[in-house]
Amino acid sequence: MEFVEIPEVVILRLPVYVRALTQLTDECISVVSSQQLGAHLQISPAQIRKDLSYFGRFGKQGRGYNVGFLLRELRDILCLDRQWTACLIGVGRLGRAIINYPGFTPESFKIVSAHDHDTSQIGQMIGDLVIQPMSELAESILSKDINIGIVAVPAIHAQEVVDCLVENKVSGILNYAPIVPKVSDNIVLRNIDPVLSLQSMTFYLGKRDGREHIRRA
Amino acid sequence: MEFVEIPEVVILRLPVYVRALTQLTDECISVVSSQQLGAHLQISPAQIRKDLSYFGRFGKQGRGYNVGFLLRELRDILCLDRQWTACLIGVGRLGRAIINYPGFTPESFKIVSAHDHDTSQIGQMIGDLVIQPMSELAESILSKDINIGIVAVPAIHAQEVVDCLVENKVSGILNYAPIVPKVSDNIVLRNIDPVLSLQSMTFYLGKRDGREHIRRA
DNA sequence: AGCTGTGAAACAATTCACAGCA
DNA sequence: TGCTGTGAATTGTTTCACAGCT
Repeated sequence: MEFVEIPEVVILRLPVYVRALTQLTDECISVVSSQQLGAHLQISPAQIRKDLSYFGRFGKQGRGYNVGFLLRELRDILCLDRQWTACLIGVGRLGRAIINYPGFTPESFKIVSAHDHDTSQIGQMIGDLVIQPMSELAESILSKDINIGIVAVPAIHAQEVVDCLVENKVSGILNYAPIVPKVSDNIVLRNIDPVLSLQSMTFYLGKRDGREHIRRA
Repeated sequence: MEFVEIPEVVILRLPVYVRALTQLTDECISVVSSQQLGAHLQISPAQIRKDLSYFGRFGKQGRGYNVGFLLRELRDILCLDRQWTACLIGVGRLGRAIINYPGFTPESFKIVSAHDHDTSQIGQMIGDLVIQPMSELAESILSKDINIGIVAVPAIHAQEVVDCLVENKVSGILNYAPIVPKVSDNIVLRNIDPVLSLQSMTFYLGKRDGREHIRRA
């Protein structure tokens, strides 16, 4: 009897399961096997069963998993049953797209405060938020009990904004700036970087004959 | 003497190295050790050396790596010295933000065609592109020699758009829709999904006392 | 019969540690 | 001395295969 850390790769897959199960719920499918779920997500059934087994025994032998029950359990594990609050830093084009993105709110995340360094934008509305100066960030985080900072400023300012968020005690940061910011290890950091995705893609696109992906050892 | 496939994780790290080396170039630093580079990126020096060793011997013992040389080599490996062309499908708020994002063009990617299903938008300009109907997608891909499709349509339409791109022979797809699309395995797919990032983040945020991350085995 | 849950086996990635070169 | 490049060791992840439940 010993303690086992849950691998981060497993945690990264749970939201994918949540999404698939939500879709199955919408389709009024109430039971699913690891086989079926795996076929849907292109993940092996064994991996799904192993992933879930880190958290408990959610299935029934011979039947599979009850979709609604498993969905509730996973949402609970991921703490998706509460509303998480976020502040957005940077209201340029990217920031405006983020704030208007309709996908966050139904998924437990709400942007409740928007800030920018640029004083000429202060006071403007975007969506139902007033753009506030950086000097009010600390106050916003405190008074609105903000958990997550979303960084949408140019690369040059990203590290200082991240530092500022950390000082003001957000717990997680979603960073859209094209840098890998340094954060203390009690902060959960996620980076969104389409350019990195494209630049790794082209390795495979450029070498279509299938021989350059191997090397002589 | 045998052949070794290069692991995908290695390929995913190369663009990160490219970015760091580009920054060092801007700072007029001409030599860097795996130690220094690793400290900058929070990656172990051994991993950097191992990654690079899949492709050749770029360093000098006792000195380190020549920044300019290594950068050129990596850009060459990733095929970043050509201009890649992309078409954008979906010109809603997200699509507009993507098309106006200034980070793609300097990094070898150019959006040269924008399409939407919504006929009321056809003919409008965004940036320097005219919004075209889906019916002209095939023609655009062919005439503009488009390599990459960028999907920014609602989840419900994403799979059909992806299928359409695949039929018209793009080689890579950058998908912003919140689904895991099915593609044939000769297509390189990258997904951008901030909601999944946030939903895995909250696992760690919700369980701050540090004991729930372990289970009894 | 059909499917889960899970140790054990297989495979993959990372780190170690050191020979060898500048 | 300082650093690379790389086999070997270690650590992490996925798959296998089957006991056991429904």
